[in-house]
Amino acid sequence: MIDINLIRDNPELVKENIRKKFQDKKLGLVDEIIALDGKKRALQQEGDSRRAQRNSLAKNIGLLMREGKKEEAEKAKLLSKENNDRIAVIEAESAEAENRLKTCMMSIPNIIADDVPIGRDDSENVQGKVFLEAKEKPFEVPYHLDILESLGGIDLDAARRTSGNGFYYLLGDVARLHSAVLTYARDFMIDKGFTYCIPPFMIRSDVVSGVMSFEEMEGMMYKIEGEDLYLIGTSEHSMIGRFMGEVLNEASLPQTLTSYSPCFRKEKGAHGIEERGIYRIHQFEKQEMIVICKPEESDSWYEKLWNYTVELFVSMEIPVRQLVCCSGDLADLKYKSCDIEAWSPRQKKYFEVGSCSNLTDAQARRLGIRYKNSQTGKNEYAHTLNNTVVAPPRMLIAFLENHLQKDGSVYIPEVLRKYMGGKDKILPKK
RNA sequence: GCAGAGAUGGCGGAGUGGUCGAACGCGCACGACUCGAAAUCGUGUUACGUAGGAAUACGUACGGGGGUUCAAAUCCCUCUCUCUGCGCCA
Repeated sequence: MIDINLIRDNPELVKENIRKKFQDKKLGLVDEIIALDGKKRALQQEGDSRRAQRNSLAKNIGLLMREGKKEEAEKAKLLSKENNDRIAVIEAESAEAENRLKTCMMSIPNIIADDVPIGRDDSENVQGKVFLEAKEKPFEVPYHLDILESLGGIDLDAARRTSGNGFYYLLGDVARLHSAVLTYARDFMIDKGFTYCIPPFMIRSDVVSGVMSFEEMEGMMYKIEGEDLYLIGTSEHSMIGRFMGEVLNEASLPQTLTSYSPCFRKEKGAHGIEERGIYRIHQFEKQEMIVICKPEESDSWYEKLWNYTVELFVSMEIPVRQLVCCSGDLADLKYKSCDIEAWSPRQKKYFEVGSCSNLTDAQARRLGIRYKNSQTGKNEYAHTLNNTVVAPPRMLIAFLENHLQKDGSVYIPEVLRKYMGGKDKILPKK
């Protein structure tokens, strides 16, 4: 949600931003917001003076009662009742205007960064930097499921029986590798100065509706029957929710946190669980990083964050690239975003393994995350950023494809060996 | 899960229907005293919204939501959380 003052002062800028995102159907909302805002303010002024009247009448009635002037008090009561009827009407109108205003404000996209490439959809995203050479293998690389099976590392048949499509049993060294990647990533982020956090894996509906739109909620979130609880789709939900409605001490910023959690997703959206294997599943585990900082610091944090992910993947000897999200592909809350994509030697292309976003104050305004600015003494909205450190099931695809050897074994890079009991490779099951 | 008690400003804590945005204390800011400091004294010190250039004025908010009343921190309903005891459980 953007600052309404921006719409009051500079509606053209907001409209231009909407055009850049190819959401021209929303242009009318800007004028509607200006009208609603004016209406709301007019209603508030009348309401306020009516309420002032109610207060003074009530005060007067109290006085009259004490002086024993019962008749006069009764007369004043009637007057007050009349006034209150009018207040009720104004309040109803005002609530209606405010609701509509909020709905409109929620669909106005955040102002995007100047350097976001302009484009309609994901086909116009722009490749940024490339890290490590994306090499082709001298032999044919099998589908990741076949590699997993050759290592004795997965049982999808049983998972389908116990839980349905979109779940897996990981086994043996592959399961260990999965945990090793998470643990290594955790330590990697701790070394960068981040605070490790294990958050709640279920959150209440008010938190859910704070962090996502109703449509997103329908398509992603699993609800616990008979409880006001949802399974988190990412730890960002509970990590950001932690600061809802808070006024943070300026000295406590930046908050730099890295969190572990399982993630649960319905994946009801465009693709569904169609990809074979562990690319898109209902349950996976993820190490995440979030930053809450002062506005002037969010740009530099954004650069640092996505580079951490790159550094992590490079240390595991997996080629990656940055893919810069274009204006049309950018979610409404985002100021700027990029994906980190890993190289797939089988498909001979890159695929998404993480996503880094700077939401500036849009998410913070929606959730009421503020800090006390010591210069101005005012409470101001903080900036929020989030980024994937690593989500092992999906990154395992890149890992297996890149580190598969001709003999069917899988090479384990140096940095992971201490988490793998010293092993330098995983051998296929004969 | 059951029973009881409770949730008030940055913190502690009073207030049980009207003059309460809220006593008192702590903290914080400014000023006086002082060569300087401590102590002391004085003044100020919630947030949000609307109007205004500003001083300011008005409104809203006493865990969240709803209700009763001319009037709610105070009465009623409900939800959440905390404490105590019992129960249950890794």
